[in-house]
Amino acid sequence: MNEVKQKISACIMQRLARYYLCVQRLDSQGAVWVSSQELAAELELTSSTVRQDISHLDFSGISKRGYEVEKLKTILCGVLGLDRINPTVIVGAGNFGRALLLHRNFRENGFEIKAIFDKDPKLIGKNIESYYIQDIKNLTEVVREHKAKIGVIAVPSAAAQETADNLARAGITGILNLSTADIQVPRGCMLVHSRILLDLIRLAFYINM
Amino acid sequence: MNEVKQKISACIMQRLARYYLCVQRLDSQGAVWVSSQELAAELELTSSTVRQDISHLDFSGISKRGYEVEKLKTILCGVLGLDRINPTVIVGAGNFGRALLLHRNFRENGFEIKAIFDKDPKLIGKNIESYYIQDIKNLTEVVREHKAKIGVIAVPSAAAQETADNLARAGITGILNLSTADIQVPRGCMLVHSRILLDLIRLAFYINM
DNA sequence: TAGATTGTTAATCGATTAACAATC
DNA sequence: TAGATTGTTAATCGATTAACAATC
Repeated sequence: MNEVKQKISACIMQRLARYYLCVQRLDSQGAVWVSSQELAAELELTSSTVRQDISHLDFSGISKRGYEVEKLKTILCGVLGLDRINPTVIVGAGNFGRALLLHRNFRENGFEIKAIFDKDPKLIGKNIESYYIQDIKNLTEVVREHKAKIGVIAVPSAAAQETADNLARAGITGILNLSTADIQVPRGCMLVHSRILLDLIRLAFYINM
Repeated sequence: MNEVKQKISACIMQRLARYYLCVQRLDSQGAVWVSSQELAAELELTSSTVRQDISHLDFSGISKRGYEVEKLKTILCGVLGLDRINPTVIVGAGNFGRALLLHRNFRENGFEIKAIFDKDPKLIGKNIESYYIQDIKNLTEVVREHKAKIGVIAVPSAAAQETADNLARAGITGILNLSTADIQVPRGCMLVHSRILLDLIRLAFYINM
């Protein structure tokens, strides 16, 4: 267990992820230095919060200049677990499954999709760009072969729990659930729910004020 | 401006949305009463938090029995702005756009999708179930006709800002951005970013501990 | 009635912000 | 040097929890 990471609360971690995406963009735009004030403005925070958050990292800025963009990117990458390939599989080759599979952004951040599965015989074997849809029966085998750690549930709600069970049994340790079902996972497996509906509800709350 | 709603912090509101999805399920399962303890267990909170949150609503429970599921559902529905149709349009008929269009869950919660747009001549006019893909040029007209309030950006990042501008100009007041671009919207327009990549990063952080 | 559960107050906890010496 | 920005401490703020009288 990483000592630095243990001191990072869920709430700080989420901001670190956002700093990461921000410095990634700044870096690609050629920025060399970024101050706590600039980061704060980008993410609608105070510069105090930014400095506090960054102080948790094994990294220092420089007075008068701020933080070195490239170094900060590298440090955040490491802390967030993005300094490696995180082999991922997708279960369900419907629209959501395909969307994730083809979205470059995930791959670019190390979420390398190793396979996509479905149980529909009409879909199995079909190609999606360089992938072909595999039979869900091969899940365990493929997950082990590729040492996949992350699994995305993109099946209809009714099949979500069964899919989660299969993923956990195959050795997946992190599940992203894009279905609307509430599912249970065994200890040692981390579950994150997609929040698209919650996001829409957030919009509904504020626009109907 | 609704007085009850103004006292509700963003953090409480997000939990109210989760209570809503939970009591919606309980109701469909035939549950009549639910206690703060039960809700707390479902959402991994304390019963104190649940009672505090619900005390912000114009609604009371009953000692020894808890909260009436159906009434709580109705109240939450009203507070969250889900007691009406929230007419929605989708821009971009790629996989994400289609996935949202066909996902029953959104429609069931009042996010009635009025139209889906694209700028690709090869897609315009094509059918997706009972919809046909419309020319983005008709956006303003269609948004006004249906009094659409919510717009979903499901176009490639490069076109996201332009799409946001068009949506805002057409009178959309809430935007859900599924692209990875950082976009700006005028005052009076609420912007919510999809967090799928952030969710994946959250998984990466914890599974690589 | 006895017991369970609410609503609410007060205490605690943690997150955010302000402030400022250190430093480049 | 003068001025800007960090890192860090202490203060503030808000969210969560504990506790308990009221009540069904």
